[in-house]
Amino acid sequence: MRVEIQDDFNLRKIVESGQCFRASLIDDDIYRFVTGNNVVYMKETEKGIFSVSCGFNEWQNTWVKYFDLNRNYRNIFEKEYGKHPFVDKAMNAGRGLRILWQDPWEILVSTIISQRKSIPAIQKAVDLIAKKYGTVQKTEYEKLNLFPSATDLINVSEDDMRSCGVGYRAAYILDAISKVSSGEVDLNMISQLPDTELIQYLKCIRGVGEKVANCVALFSYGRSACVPVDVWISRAINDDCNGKDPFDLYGNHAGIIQQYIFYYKQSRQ
DNA sequence: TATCAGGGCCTAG
DNA sequence: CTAGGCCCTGAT
Repeated sequence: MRVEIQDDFNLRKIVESGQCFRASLIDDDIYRFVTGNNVVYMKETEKGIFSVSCGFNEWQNTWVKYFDLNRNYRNIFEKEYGKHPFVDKAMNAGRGLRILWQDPWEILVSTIISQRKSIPAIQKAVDLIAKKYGTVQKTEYEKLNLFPSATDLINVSEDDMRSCGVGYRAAYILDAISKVSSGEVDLNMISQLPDTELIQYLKCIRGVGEKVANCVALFSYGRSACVPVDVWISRAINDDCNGKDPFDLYGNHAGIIQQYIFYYKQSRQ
């Protein structure tokens, strides 16, 4: 199917933005995204025109929300540009990336894994979990594994989890599996909570602190005011903003600005 | 081969 | 509030 997107939207930057660990460049400018039971392949055939592998209904029901297409990033860019010289540079560099609405369970596990790990190492661990415990899905391009649900993982031992390369985080993941599969933690219900309560709630899971909780809020619940502060962002604050946190300037768009800065700092490595 | 840092968090003091 | 430890991987 052919889709027109009249907004800032750059497939490569989205995949490289570090918020999704299982999206990737497949071949010849074709990018793959996975969420829940859905897989899509996209290619920009001309400016703003995309060929997508799914039909109209799946696009409307799944991917429009996933890519945050109900939010106009061009307007956000114009509103927020010009407030801070360094942030302006980051915005220009990152223009086209989007904050994705990813599966909360997958993002919860992925961000627990992410602590003290490099992005390639995170991708590898997440892939291993999917390969070992996720159901296989055949597509026109490849065979890939969906990410297993908490219930799928209920009998996994700590050693088995460690063998996926997650190290000491295995115990944290087992705690998340237990709390989510039992219903003690309800990832659907919390979409109703305000930002601060949502973050507080998630922190009852072992291995979930301020940064991980903010990642989940931003990357799977669309909480664009939430700012995960990692080593890259604190470096940006210290090295590029004279030690002064710039995020107060951006209110409900602070999380989007954070992502522009993260992308900018990473791309200059 | 050895060293270091990586999208932090937990625990002790 | 701060310091140390943590399990493993990818990069040099």
